Amino acid sequence: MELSKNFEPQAIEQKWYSHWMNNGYFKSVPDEREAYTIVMPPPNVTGVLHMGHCLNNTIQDILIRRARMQGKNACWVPGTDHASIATEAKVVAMLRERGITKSSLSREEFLKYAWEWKEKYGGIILEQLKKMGCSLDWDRTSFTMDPDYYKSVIEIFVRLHKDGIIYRGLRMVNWDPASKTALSDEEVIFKDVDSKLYYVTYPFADGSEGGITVATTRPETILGDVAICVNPTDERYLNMIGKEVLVPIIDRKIKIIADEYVTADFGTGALKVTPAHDKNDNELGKKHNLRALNTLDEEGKFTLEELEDDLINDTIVSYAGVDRFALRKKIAVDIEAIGCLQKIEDYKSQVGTSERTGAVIESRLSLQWFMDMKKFIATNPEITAAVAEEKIKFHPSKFKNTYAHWMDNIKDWCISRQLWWGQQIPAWYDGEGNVIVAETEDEAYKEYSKKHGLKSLPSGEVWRGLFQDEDCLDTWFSSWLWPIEVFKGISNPNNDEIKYYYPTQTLVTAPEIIFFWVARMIMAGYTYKNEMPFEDVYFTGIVRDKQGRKMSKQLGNSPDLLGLIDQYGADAVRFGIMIASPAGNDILFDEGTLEQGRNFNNKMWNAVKLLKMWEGRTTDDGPRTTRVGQRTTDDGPRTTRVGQRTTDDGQLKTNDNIGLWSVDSGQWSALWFETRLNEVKSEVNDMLNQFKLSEALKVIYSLIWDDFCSWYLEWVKPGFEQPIEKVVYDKTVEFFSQLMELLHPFMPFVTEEIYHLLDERKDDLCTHVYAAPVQTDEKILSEGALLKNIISGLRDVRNKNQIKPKETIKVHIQTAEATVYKSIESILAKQINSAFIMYVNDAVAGTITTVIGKDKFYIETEQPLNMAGQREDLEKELAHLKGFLISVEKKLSNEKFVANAKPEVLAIENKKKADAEEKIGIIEESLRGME
RNA sequence: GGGAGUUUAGCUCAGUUGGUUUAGAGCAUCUGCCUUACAAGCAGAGGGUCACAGGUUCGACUCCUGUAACUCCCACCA
Repeated sequence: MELSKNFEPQAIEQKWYSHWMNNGYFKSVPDEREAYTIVMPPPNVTGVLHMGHCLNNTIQDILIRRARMQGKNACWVPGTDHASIATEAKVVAMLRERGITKSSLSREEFLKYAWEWKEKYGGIILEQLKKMGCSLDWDRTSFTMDPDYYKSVIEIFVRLHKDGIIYRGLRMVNWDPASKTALSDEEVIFKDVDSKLYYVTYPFADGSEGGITVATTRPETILGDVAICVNPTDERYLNMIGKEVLVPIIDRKIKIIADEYVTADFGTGALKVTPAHDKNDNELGKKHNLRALNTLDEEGKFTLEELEDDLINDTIVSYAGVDRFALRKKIAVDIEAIGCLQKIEDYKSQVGTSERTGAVIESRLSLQWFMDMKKFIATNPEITAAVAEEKIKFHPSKFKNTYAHWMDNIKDWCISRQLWWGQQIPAWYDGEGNVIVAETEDEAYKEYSKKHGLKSLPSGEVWRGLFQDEDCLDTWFSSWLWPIEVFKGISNPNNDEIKYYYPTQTLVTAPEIIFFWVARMIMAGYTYKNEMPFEDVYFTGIVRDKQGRKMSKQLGNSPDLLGLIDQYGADAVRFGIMIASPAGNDILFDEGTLEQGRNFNNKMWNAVKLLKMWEGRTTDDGPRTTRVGQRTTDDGPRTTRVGQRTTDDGQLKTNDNIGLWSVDSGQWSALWFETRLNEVKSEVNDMLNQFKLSEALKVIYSLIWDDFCSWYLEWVKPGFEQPIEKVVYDKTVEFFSQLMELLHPFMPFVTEEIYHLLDERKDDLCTHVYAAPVQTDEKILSEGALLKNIISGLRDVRNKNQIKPKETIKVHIQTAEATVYKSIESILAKQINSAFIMYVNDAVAGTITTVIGKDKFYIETEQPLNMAGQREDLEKELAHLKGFLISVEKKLSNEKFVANAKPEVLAIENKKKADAEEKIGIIEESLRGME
């Protein structure tokens, strides 16, 4: 088979994904194996795949694929979230484009459009995940508005209402004028804005000279002012308390009151009180029995509805329907015209904005449904304890403080939304102030008749006058049941699936939704399953661009993911995003890492090509005897003749007798790599257990590129058109396969492809189960390290002396322990293109001298010798060693150190000293020899 | 305003309870190579007072205190 020059991902990605799907590898059903379950954080149905999803789902896929290969029953559940605000906004926008307004539609008509929209666009993001290779059990795809799911949400609402945890009340809520709905506190994002502080004077009502001046950032609300408040100890205003002033423009008489709440130092020390439009003012209003006078409608436009007729004048009429921000400017102009505006100052303040629409939030008095969170979490102390005691482990653990802090300061949760897309609140009203909460309309009537008696109509027909609450529930009030209800744990309690899969193992999500979602799932888990929803929570970072800016649509710095997959391949994208993604840190996305991933694919691809070249040329010959390292005479120079022989004309000829040494060195190399592979396997295993995915990938990358390709393959590589020993070839295929196993969770496509190219297979890598680790002798690792060290050192010498790669050198080693070189000398000779390795007892004249470790190397070359350069290098090394020796000696001459340090530390220091002294001696000797 | 975190090579990060050679990796940079798997490559090299100032200790990148810078979370002083 002819392999392409470079790895071409597009064709094989499609091929393998279909193959995996057709074989049902991603499907999970309960069995006797240990379960490893992840429920995917359901993306919004409106969503398209972005870098955040890419990171998040790659991590989950790595964990799931690894678990599958560990022989666990891996189950990864996909799904989408109905995302009420976001989706409803999209549907409204879509309708607007078609010239339809939401208000012209009935609820049923609107929902029909919404479902159509969902069917059309809702699955896009899931399809995109397939392109990334995500091994999700698609048969389990769930949606937060599936019929059973819907019912479960309603059931939970009713239960919580019964328990007195859900209540309805008139409260100040966060109002989003853009989507015309209330929001929970968590959905409000505070942003720093440059605003103005307006100093407005309210003249005394009795006509006396002057008035009282307040500072406000929101002059548009002054028409709703019902009092002015000062601090009772503020001497400036003591004599004014109780007096009346006139609200500018509207001339309403309001009182100056006093309350500790007001800070004398801020602004003018006088505060205008607008209970309908500010949370604190509202508290103040309640305390002082002030009425809340609403002057803004649900869209944030001025309304005269609650004003008394006698206060309405032409100016005020002209405000009707004016947007709050336009009104702010208008009123500023108008109060200046009547001389009530003292000055305007620049001011930085924080304003709340809607997480979804970005609109500035209004505080608005409104009748909503709430959940009493303090009461709720008090029912199960595990909710807070599990995280604190790390029964549920957060990665990184710092987030457990965030969690604890939020729990300590938890506030009531506003769960009703003035939207249609979502679970409709199961509350029915009779129009006379009676409310019935029940799971269905029929239930509601039953309950109603029990409580209030059955109403009958004069006509004798049954009374059907209850109407259901128009609002729907906060999306998070459904998603908090996700890990339970995807297994029907609410709608069909104690079924086999929920018993098997719950609690799930790992949740991978963004820290931004720790309160929205993570915390609430923990609450729901302990409340409805009496058990944690997951064991580990891995918080991903935020994907930022190279300049560290968060990726966003507005900035346009979010790359097109599918385009990237087309360009680099899914494996390369996965590699790129993971390699730069240390646990819990933000990731700076740089296309360069994708390129690195692509190059990595190529590297492996080319290694396959190399093996394919060897495949047809293996030799079955048993190990041959070699003459490696053998002594020629008893006391003469010990010579090893490696991979060459003398030609007739006496010149050394390389490479025509490679087989002579490749036997031994090949097997030694295989033993070395096997040991190294085992070492890395256990390292990777430890890292993955600690969720250090990025580090694990780095280690695997280096194992494949450096140890396998750069070292091992070069060591076992036969000479040009020479055969490779069968044993070594088979070992090499085996190693390569195991490397693919190790890498597969990270880069599933290329590894599966290579796995099959390497050998005839009965299985697929996707479901291949890792073998148990093998015990290996680690002594060989130090031999390998020594070999690498010397190869690099001598290559450096070649480089520095400008010896051409093709020029053969001759190496003489002066060492006290020639035996340590026995197993590596033939490889060494080949890797540095040396005609032979000889052992000598004395310096060899006319050679380049270098010292590596404690041994001296004399390199014979045809190049003219650069003595000055060599001296310089040796002297530099000598200076370094001497400096080092001084620091060690200083330590050892310190009596306190000798007295206090642990014996093993002392021994190490003594060895360092001896080593350094020995090396210094060797280098000094070499330097003398060069004179 | 409260809390948490970060600060190690040009960039992104490792550095496990203080002591294995006066700090490691990848990327980037530089030098030399179109060597027969791979120039999307090979070989090699350079580069850091571990943010700053103190302290504890025989010994500090590592522990403590303070300072500075940056980041995040929480909190609606109008």
